[in-house]
Amino acid sequence: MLTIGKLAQAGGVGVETVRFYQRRNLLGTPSRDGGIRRYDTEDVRRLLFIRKAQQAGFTLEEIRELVALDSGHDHHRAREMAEKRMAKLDEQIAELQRAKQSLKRLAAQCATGKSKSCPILDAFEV
Amino acid sequence: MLTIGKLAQAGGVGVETVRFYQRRNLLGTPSRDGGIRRYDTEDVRRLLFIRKAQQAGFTLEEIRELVALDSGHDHHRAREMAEKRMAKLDEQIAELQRAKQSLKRLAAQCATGKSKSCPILDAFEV
DNA sequence: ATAGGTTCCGTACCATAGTACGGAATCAAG
DNA sequence: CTTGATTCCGTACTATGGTACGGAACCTAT
Repeated sequence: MLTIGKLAQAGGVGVETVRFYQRRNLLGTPSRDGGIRRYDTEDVRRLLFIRKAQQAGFTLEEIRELVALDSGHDHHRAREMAEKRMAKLDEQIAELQRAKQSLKRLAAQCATGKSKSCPILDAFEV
Repeated sequence: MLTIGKLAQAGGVGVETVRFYQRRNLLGTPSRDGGIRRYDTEDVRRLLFIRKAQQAGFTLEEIRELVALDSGHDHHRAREMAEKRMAKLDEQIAELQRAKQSLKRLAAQCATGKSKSCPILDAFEV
């Protein structure tokens, strides 16, 4: 059984962040053992899930829904959300790759340090 | 010569966004022609640059610096910024691709709609 | 010349995802 | 048993990137 400080540490976040997630109903607030609330490995699992889901681009609100779905029946909905997000990720990846090509041009244009003109504003033009 | 409304339209943003960029010194505020400020194609070019640079992941503050560098001598700095951003983009792309793999697992786990257990929280585990 | 649409400007507000603060209670170590 | 760290809780503040509001001035078409 962990204190909030240990839980936060296990999840790689700050204590305030854990509290914040509790307020957003991403994590529950266990009942108190005397004065201090105690957390278990399930809470750590959730916290790690939140971090990973964020990396996948879900908002905290979406993550709240996913967490709720985990203990419910509507896994169809979870699958739907995953597929939507995957499509979005594909878009984002493609966009970042396009952005990178443009930056290559920007870097190339500015490569010769002493060239008088180096139209940075043109770097993103087609 | 364009009014702010036409400029915004040309840049695919709202009028308020143009004003916001002016406040952040991403765009200048031209002197008034009577009561109304007039913009030119250079302003459109800048506005489009801002949008593209955002897609490349630059913050507005970084974009402000890039815009300033465009008319200055320090193109070395612009190149540096571009290279930093490219490296960051590579990281982000890799991360999104990892996220996608995890989502694939999530979707697969939830594929059979009526399975009783479908541990969404496990989807991101190694 | 008057109605309706724009522009101007300051200020206020929004969402997202936290981060900080302050005082009281509680816990752990010497 | 006192000192120092941690927890608890509410509230406030931060950064980023906008979006909205309200009244006055201005511009355009009928």
